[in-house]
Amino acid sequence: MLFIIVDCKTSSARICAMPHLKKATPENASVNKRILDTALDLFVERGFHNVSIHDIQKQANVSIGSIYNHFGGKEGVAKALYYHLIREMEELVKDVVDEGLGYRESCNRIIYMLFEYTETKRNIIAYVLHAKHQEFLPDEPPICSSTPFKTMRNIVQQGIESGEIREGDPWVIASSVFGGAIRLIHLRLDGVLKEPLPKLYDELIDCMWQGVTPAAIQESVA
Amino acid sequence: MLFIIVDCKTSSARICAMPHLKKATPENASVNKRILDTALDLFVERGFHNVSIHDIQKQANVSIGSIYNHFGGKEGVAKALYYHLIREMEELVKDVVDEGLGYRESCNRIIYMLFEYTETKRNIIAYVLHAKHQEFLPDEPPICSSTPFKTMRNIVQQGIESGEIREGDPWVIASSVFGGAIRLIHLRLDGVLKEPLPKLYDELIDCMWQGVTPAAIQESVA
DNA sequence: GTCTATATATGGATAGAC
DNA sequence: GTCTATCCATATATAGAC
Repeated sequence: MLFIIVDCKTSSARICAMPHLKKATPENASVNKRILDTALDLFVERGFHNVSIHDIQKQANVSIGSIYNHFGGKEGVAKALYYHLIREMEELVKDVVDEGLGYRESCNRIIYMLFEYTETKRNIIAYVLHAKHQEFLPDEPPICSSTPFKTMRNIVQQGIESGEIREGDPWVIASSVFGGAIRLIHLRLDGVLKEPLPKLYDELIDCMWQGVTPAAIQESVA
Repeated sequence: MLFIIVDCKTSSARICAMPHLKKATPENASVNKRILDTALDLFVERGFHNVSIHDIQKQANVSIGSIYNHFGGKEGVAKALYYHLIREMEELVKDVVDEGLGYRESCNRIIYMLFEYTETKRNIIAYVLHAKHQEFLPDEPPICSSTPFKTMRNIVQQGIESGEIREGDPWVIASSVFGGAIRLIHLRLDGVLKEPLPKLYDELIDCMWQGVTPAAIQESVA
């Protein structure tokens, strides 16, 4: 379920901040939210092209007319979702950055947050990281060129410049930092990996930093 | 273009073994091959659901009837492609294993091969690693549970047992080994990363092994 | 085995009442 | 702004000639 849609600010970046008591009641939620909510569920479950306007209409308990009024069609719904969720992620990443923890720790927090989300808000992560948007939103830029991902690469870049992270090609280093985590998320979303991701966090982080820590720091620790 | 379809054995695992002179001539190729060939191109370019039987029919210069005769429909084409390409990858991985290079070097070779393929046989990699098969082949197992991927994880597992690779949760280690490479492939396929992957190989491999080399070996090298 | 013509279903989109 | 009924394009699948 989405709490974020109406106002991104309300969903702070607190890790684990799941308002369990808020009992999502799709019936009395705003039409707008109900549409986006069920669209997310359906798109993730079946894929964009296997979901019809009629399906959304039925499951969201709204009329086709409303969907067209609000979003101009199925693609419009997908696009709205796309930008809402990117913005949601952007907020989360930004909040981590604003904590001013240092670049390495920022990367850790982002990875942990992604792992948590994969377990508790699976569909959001699935839609952002797993969907092939190019196939139904051909005019939108690919997700990995969106702000949150840019910000993540930026953190790595600054980490390199500050000496916290090993030098090298920015793409290689960024992929070395986040690639393992993203791979685990994909495996988890595909149902191949049975273990909850947070359990694997410590070990992954350990491997990862051993790979991209500058030699200087590596020695000083040893 | 596909050389593999008709007989997987013919396309050996030689890296860079591109028979440039063979001049792919879709006109006189077998109907079967022509269908699969153009289907791959179209599916990768537009996505499965944005390609109609008629599109394949036109571009492959065959009739709709032929497509149904050979594959039973669009889904049949996609499924045949899926298994052909998985088998192709499996052959490549198997050939690497058969060289008996040791587990670390085997991982390197596989990554290099994937990088090469991404540049020279882009659509094959895109279809195998980038497509969301669950959305059009809901009854097939996810690609990451297919043999080539299992074999890759198996190599890592044996590497761990032999002491060549650092101990830890198999999923974490495997993701640490291949995650960065797969991430780079995705970035490249999305067009975000402009550099050819083989150029980044050395650096990636370096980062990667620094992360997952056992402490014992690490010290002995230093 | 290959082709064309056609049937049938589905789903996106609109019109117009409330 | 919300709804229902309807239109129309598209795409899968089949039938039947060659």
